[in-house]
Formats: sequence, C-alpha cells, structure tokens
Amino acid sequence: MQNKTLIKGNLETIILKLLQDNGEMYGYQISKRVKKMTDAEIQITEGALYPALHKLEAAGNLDIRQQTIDGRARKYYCISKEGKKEVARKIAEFETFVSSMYMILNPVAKCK
Amino acid sequence: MQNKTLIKGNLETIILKLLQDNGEMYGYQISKRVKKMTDAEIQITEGALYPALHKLEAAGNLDIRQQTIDGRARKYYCISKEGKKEVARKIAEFETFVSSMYMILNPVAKCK
DNA sequence: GCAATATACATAATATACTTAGGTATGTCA
DNA sequence: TGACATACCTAAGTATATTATGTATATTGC
Repeated sequence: MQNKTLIKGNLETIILKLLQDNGEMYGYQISKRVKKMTDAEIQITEGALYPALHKLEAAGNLDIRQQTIDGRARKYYCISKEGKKEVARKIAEFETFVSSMYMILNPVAKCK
Repeated sequence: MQNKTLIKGNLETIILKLLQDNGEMYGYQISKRVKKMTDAEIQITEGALYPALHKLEAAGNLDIRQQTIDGRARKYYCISKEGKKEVARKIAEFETFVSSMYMILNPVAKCK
C-alpha cells in the first residue's frame, strides 16, 4: 500500500472483526493474518497494533488471557459482548463511508 | 458521520475527482457539492478544505483563476494534467484498499 | 433598519492515529 | 553463531484532520 493513511480509523474495525470470526488470537498472529488475508496489501505495524489492543481492552471491547508457549509470553484476546456491538457499528460506519465515497467517484445521472 | 477519521487520506481524492468531473469550481462550492452528493454524510470542514486546495495547487495538481463575483472574491480551481494522473492513482489506491478491507469483513471460504 | 444567516476566503491551535525507530527476550535454522 | 522468526512493548515524529477564530460582503426575514 503506497498511501498508508487509508488505514486510519479502520484498524480497530479490522482487529475486532478478526477476533469475532476466529475466536481468541494474539497480537502477532493478528498482524500475520491480516497480511496474508490481504495479500500484504494491509500491514499492521506493531507500533499501531499493540496500543490499539490495549485501548480496545481498556474500553471493554476485548477480554485478555495470558499464556506462555514455548518459553514465549502470549496475550490472547477475545471479543467481549460490548466489542460485538462495537464491531457491528464500525462495520456499518465503514460501509456508509465507502458508499458515500462512491457517490463521488461514480456519480450516477439523476432523474428530474 | 459519527467517525470522522475515515475521511483521512481521501480528502484530496474527493477534491480532484470533483474538479475532474465538473471543470472549474471554487472552494465553498466544492464543500456544498460534497455535502449534497453524499446526503450530508461527508462534510468537508473549511479548516481542512482550504489548506488542501493550497497544497494541491503547490504540488501542481491544480490551476487557479481568481475572480470577483457580486463583490465577493472567488478562487476557481481546475485540475491540471498532473492532477489527472494523480487522481487516477488515488482512486485506484482507494479501491484496492476497500477491496482489501472486504477480504477481512467478508472472508470467503478458500478451496484447498 | 438591523440581526441572523449565507457566501467566500483564511489561519492557528489542538487532537488523533498512525509510522518510524528502538528496546527486550526467546526459539529455530543454516 | 549469526540471521531470522516469534512475541511483546513504548517514545518520538509525522500527517491530516477538527475546532475555533478571524475578515468581509450579500441576502433574507421580522
């Protein structure tokens, strides 16, 4: 992705949606999964990912479970009931925005 | 629009595309047009609009023509040759990003 | 006639949400 | 044993908006 600014405002949506679909995941896993799913088009940097996870947890949208696997600490996150409401809202918001953008990018002739 | 951050990175695209489709326009007109076209879903604030116009002009993507109409100064902008290349690039970028987002929001089952 | 609203431009201060860069630590593979 | 992968983290810098404020003229309603 050349212009990386397009991810702005969509990072939390991505994280919440992935957790909703896949049950619990840990941060590193999320970043790899997003890269793979989007053919490396969207790459979440660690400097954005971890603060976002902490923020979502603090807001009550995620629950956390820590575990050590193969000597490495992992923090598994899963979406909370509040988080499910939030992700639905965020996806709707994204779709509305995209729809609005296409009103400008693909203007349709109006009837009188 | 609740989350106004979604416009980030798309403002220049909107301005360039409108000017490409409508010939010359002035700032105030652009902001009103966008509001109308998107049913007020996207509203460009003046604090974002005017600096964006100046930046696009400085980058050679817009040409400017000043005129006074009914005692009020207006600055008409129109897209340059460079601007046309730029808007094509930005629209492609937006579409790629949206497509990538939908790979996450609407994941499709993969064949083995 | 005058106040409120619309038109038309502009900039400064502030906020947000990223990127970049740097750090710690363990495991794996050539 | 040195590079790369895994797994977490934070601080500083940057980009791009919002909010607030300013100037000035025209129009509209009471």
